[in-house]
Amino acid sequence: MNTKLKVFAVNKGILFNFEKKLNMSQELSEQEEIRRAKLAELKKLGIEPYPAEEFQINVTAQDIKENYERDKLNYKDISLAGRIMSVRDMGKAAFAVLQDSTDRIQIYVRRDDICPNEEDKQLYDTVWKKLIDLGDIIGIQGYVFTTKTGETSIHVTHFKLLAKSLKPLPVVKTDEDGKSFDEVTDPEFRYRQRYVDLIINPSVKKTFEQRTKIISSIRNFLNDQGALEVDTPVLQSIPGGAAARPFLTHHNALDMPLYLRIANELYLKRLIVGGFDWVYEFSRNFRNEGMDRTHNPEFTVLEFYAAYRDYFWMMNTTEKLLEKIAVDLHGTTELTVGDRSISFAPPFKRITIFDAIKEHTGVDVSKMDEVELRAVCKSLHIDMDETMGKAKLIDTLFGEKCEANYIQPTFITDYPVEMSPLTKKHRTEEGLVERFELMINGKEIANAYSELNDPIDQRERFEDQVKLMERGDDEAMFIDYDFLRALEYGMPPTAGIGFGIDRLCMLLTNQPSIQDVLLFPQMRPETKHETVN
RNA sequence: GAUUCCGUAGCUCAGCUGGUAGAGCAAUACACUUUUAAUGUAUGGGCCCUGGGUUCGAAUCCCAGCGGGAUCACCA
Repeated sequence: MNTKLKVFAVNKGILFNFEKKLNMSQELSEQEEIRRAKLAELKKLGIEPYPAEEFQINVTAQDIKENYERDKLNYKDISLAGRIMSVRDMGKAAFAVLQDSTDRIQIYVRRDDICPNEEDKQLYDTVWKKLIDLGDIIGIQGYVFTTKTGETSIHVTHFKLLAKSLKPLPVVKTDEDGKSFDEVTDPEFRYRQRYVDLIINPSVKKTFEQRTKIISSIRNFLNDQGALEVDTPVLQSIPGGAAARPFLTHHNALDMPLYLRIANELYLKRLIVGGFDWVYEFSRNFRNEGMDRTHNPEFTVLEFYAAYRDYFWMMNTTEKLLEKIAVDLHGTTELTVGDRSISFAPPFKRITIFDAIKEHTGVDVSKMDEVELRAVCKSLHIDMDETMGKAKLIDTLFGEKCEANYIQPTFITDYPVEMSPLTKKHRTEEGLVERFELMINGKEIANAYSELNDPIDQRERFEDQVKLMERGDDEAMFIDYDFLRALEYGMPPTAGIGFGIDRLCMLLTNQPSIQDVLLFPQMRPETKHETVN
């Protein structure tokens, strides 16, 4: 403990356990030491810094800001609570900014109002001026008024400490024009301490409110049309429904390996077999792969499956769903993403993957064999290796030369069969499947099929996957025999789709990184430096 | 996993070709009863990410590690 602090403590008559302090001084900053000293002082004055009893509020900051001007009589006896974000102290009166869950509002604290007794001004002079800090959570009572500079504010008549803050909050100042100063932009700080990010950066909070709004908009759409929300296993003994590296865990009582799901597709289809006509699930999926601005090890996919439908119906339904989300969220189908405008008004463009390739490379690859395809890819400077088959070459060609061009919502349809082991063969085109991907802003947002319901065909497709696995493809699918058994009982013709919810949120909230639409994105653990005593 | 940039006070950042650390905000003290990036005066606050190396001397140069960002690869 440093001498200056000791002087401060003595001067203020603040007593504390000296030895305890000494131990903690190894890790605590000066400001943290001072706040702990203030905490002790509050207790000494008989003020509980973390009271248990309820604090009743009857208004929010947003309510006051929106309605006070036209309904002044209603704001004469108000009570609200929040966090102190800034203080402008002026001797015997002070202005402060209080932030509740809805907004920020200025409060006005005058000594002679909160301390009506002429003999005792301690509540203001000591508690408010000395012991309350930025970041503290307080409850106030008072009345709303307008300052002479025209700002709607609360004239405080009573205040109560509800929670003392022991860590200094980064201070972000904002001027009249809304320009902010010393804004905390360090991504590591923001993601590791999201709670602080949410307190000091109001736009971050708004993004996550929008995320929830997107999800409830989808849920309302599906529920209104009679779809049934279901829960299926996250722990699976066979990680099916997609091609990806899974996380492996172990169940002790059963003494068996279990995987965190990479997809829920095969379970939802089992439910279609079981007689539900339309089921959906917001599925948290886990994939043990690389991380970047569009990938997090756990992510959310909305999948839904509708019986007696096909992929054309699914395209129409997808158009209606996206239109509704855009309108629910922004009140319009015309959105600005980055510096581009994107229209979510149906109908969306539909184009086959072969036509897309023709459109952007001038080459018709639809009738080509693998040798011809390789020649085309080589001439277009596409990176290849020997293991890539025809389907993989087409997929790469599309990814390299076409994908980024589809800014407006576009359905890319009719993919090669080899890359789609769960998809029904095309009704007319040999070698293709009834599948589409929805591209928006140059990125894949959804992937859908007419689902394969022929159990014999499905078994053969799985067996092809096993051959790929034996050749060393570590992303080939496992065979799920129980799923095959379910198909053998008969699954109605079904259309299914998966939406990348995180990416959809990035798009609709205009965020460049998946970490900005996940409250707690995956991070490496923090290492704490060992202190040598 | 590869390449590259970054890591200094609670926060945002300076710190040049090596000479033992600075600013603004925040904090502390005093003044101020309608301020608003409040103001004025004074004061304190640093394992300069960690560990090695070079050097008389390292925040600075070199190596390794840890953490983060960006790009690439894998993938949604």
